[in-house]
Amino acid sequence: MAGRRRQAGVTMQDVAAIAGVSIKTVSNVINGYPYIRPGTKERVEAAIEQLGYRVNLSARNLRQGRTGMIGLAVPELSLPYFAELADSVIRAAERRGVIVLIEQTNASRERELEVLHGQRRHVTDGLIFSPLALGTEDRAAFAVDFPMVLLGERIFGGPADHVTMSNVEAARAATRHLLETGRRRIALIGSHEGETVGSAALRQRGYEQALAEAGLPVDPALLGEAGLWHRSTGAEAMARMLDAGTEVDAVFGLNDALAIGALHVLHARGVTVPDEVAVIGFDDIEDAAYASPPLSSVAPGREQIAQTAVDLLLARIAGTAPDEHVEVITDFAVVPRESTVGAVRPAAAASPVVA
Amino acid sequence: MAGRRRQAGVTMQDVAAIAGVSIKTVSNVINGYPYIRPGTKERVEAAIEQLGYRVNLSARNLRQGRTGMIGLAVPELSLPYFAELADSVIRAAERRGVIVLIEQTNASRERELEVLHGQRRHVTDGLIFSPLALGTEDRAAFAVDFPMVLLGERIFGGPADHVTMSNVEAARAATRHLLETGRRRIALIGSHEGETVGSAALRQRGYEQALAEAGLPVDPALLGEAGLWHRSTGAEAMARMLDAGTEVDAVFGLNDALAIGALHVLHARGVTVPDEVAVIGFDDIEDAAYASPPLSSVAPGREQIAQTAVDLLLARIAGTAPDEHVEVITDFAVVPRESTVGAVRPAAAASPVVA
DNA sequence: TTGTAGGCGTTATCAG
DNA sequence: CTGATAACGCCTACAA
Repeated sequence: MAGRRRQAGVTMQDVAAIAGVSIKTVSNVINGYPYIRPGTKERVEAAIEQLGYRVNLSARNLRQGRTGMIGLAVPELSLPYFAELADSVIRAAERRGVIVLIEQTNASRERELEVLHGQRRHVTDGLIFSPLALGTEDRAAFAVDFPMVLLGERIFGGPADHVTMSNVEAARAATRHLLETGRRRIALIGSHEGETVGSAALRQRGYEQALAEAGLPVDPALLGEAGLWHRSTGAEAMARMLDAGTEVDAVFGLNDALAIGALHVLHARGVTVPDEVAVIGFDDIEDAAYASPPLSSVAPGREQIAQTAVDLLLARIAGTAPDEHVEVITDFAVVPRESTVGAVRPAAAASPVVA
Repeated sequence: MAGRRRQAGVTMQDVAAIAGVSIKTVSNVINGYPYIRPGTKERVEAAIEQLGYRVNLSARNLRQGRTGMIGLAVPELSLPYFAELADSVIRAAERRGVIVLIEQTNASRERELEVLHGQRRHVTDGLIFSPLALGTEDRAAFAVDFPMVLLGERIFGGPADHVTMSNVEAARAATRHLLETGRRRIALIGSHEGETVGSAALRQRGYEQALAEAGLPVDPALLGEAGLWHRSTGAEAMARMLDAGTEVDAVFGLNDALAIGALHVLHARGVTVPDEVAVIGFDDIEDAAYASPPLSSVAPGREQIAQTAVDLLLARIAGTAPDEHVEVITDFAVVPRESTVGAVRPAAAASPVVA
């Protein structure tokens, strides 16, 4: 415990002096340079321990031109999906010895552009970016000169690396699941009219494909607009649809928050789920399993997305990634719960998905 | 758009050369030094714009001995309360021009100690720490020689700055709320047997005080243990209590996740809420308003906690905080919703709490 | 196997 | 008001 209090201000010089070696040798020890005489190494390590020395990362970064940190830009952490994603990314980065710095864009165009070109960019070696407000019309803005990996298909075929699951196929699978339980009037909550490349558009495309396969038309009355995918907007869209007297026997929420909002309204109006209306969401956030009734959903393989994105970004930073831009498609799975298939068991715990 | 591509590598030297001034003048402009001739300032700003220059933070930090970043250590972002807290802290820090670096401790003792003494500590100027696993027995570990603000009362009267709401009073208010609706058999979900200073102990104390005021005894059968405050553990505790045949007419979940887990079990067993059993949680996370039925809760003033903690930490870093350790108690409010007071209105949106 | 010199981009000091 | 110059702490040559 002796001299270990004040590590602030302890420099390699001090360590070198105590150990009776040069500063370079200390540096070598710290960086794991192999050719050091064991005795020397020991003395250096003892000195480091004694002084409580830590490398000054600012200095190292300045010298090396790297920071050892990567950025993660998401709309907001209050949205459970992004909180869980951030959790996974932080863990994945940690496994690679890298620190994550989170930025919230609030899904605002301005903030998202700032993330790409602003000041903060310089604190990190690269960026994992889940854009929401920016679209194909902003393609040019994504042509950045630093390592970046995009999450989601918002900028389809854009000028950057991509990690995403297949929104179209996953949405088709979810819709099929509803069709298989005999539903025919399936509402879509969260559509973005006029959009062509965002998650909303892609998921809606999957929905339409599944309907087409079943020989069903797409009824515009069943498309519930919701700009932001929050619980509140899901509730509002659902309410509007019911108020309009639209006949509905199932709901596909384009994410779980929307679906939970819809559930909430159904519940408030005395509509039974899944007897009268079945509900499925998307993202499989933890909430889903604890909704009443437990919400069926589509699990996007969060862990896989996170680790893949981190590794791809680090490869890009290290310069070991392929020259052309990479697009990785990850797996997904439909997770049926009571909201579509009815009570399966009277268990206390909600589902096998929760750890 | 001309020369704005390659900002990497643009230095003050370059800006100074273009603007025809010395490097120091550029520095002055950037740092808002007041005594600069307007013409000079303009030329410098034009050069900065033209080259797309950004200060190199590593260099600045090295020079200034600061990093411009603060750490935020929480158990995990998957827990909605901490995700929302992180959201608020990031925003609060942003308002002060500071970057936040999040660390997840997984509520493990080892990880929490690492946060206090590990390598990463040196990337930040200070730490906002919400400990869970460490208790009074670890008091010594909290005697750190860097700026730190603790959230929550876990280390009561410990050797560090504190920001917290009054757990005891808030819990008492929540319990009173249940008593006022005529409940008498109030289950407590999330208790930690033997604990004396943690959130569990404090909130339980408030519960006991409220019961005492109402002339009611504390029935051990109504105390539901739950180590981790997750939805799943809340569900399990509730299920155990019901399985044991304990008579219950209300539930106080020590946080919302526990309460939501309990709701889930009640729902699965056909117990009506709030008719047969009223339920209230704690934290007022966004989920609460969208539970079925909407969950009453205690709002801890998250924004206030976040901003206060950030400001206190920055004051500590700047050396402007008082010598002795500060303890700030923030406000709280009971938010009644359907889970305790029954259906109030058939609205689509769930509550005024959601933005 | 270890030491020496130099510079990464900023800001602070001190002249001018 | 502005300019030269010296650190900040580290790492990469290059020498020894």
